[in-house]
Amino acid sequence: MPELPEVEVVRRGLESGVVGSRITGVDVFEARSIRRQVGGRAEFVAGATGRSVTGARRRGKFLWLVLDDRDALVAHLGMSGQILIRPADAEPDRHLRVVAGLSDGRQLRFCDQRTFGGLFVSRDGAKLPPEIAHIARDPLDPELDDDQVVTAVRRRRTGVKRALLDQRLISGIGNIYADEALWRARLHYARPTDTMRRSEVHRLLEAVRAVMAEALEAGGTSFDALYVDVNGNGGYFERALTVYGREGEPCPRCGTPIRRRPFMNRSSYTCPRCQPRPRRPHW
DNA sequence: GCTTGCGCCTGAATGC
DNA sequence: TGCATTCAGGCGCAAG
Repeated sequence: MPELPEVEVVRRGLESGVVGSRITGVDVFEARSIRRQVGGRAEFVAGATGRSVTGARRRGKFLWLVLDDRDALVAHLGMSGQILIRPADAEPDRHLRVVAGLSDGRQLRFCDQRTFGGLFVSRDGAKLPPEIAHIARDPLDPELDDDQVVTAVRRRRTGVKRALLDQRLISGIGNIYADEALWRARLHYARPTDTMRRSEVHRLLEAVRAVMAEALEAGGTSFDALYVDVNGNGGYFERALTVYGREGEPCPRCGTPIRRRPFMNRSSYTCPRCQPRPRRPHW
């Protein structure tokens, strides 16, 4: 499941791999993969064909190729998306949804098993596509204002994990990294945000950054074949995950068995001792 | 305006 | 063995 570090790995691969290339043609094999395109398939094909790639940018889990310094080919990997750079005569990939031919004979291939991800062309979206302007800056963005995030989080009337997952407050944090960061900061996921001290929220942001920096160093998290870089190689961070997916295993800090609890139709993993439940939890 | 819950989707794992 | 069910979760949108 690609989260922010994985998306950044893909962005870097695109930056070194396709900036300077021209898109010579586009084939869409699955309409759902371009469902966010205003104007549909015709607009998508017309918007991407013949354009030169002049940059590769990212905000949170959205990434985009800059087209002729003006427009943007925006991608979201969703749950299972991959962007691969392949020779045109390479074996067909599974779940291939969209192909862009490049001027040097290679192809950009968008593969996506569950089709939660997708592509669209954004007019005048080079700097920040207007369709994703509501997505907040992410923890790896040097322009993220921590003080502002801390204020916004504490103003919320919700639980701290819900706040972490809200892409309008801070982006790029998914279920896995939320659990890892909360464990590091010794915070329970149901801690009401309006009872948190500023220092606690700052500590949490630092924990988020630390987890993501380590993941990035390892090349992104991979639990199965669903996440790969642009060359199709998986990451190796899964060995470093401390609590996520480790129900019943001892907490590395205190030895107490890690607990799994249902949360927002998914799961939260916590150490019941290091992350005690607040007196008045906000689920 | 803010917060919450649902539906989208496939395939691996699990249950009977 | 084979079929049915469960689970994974980011995002946009509707409802409260």
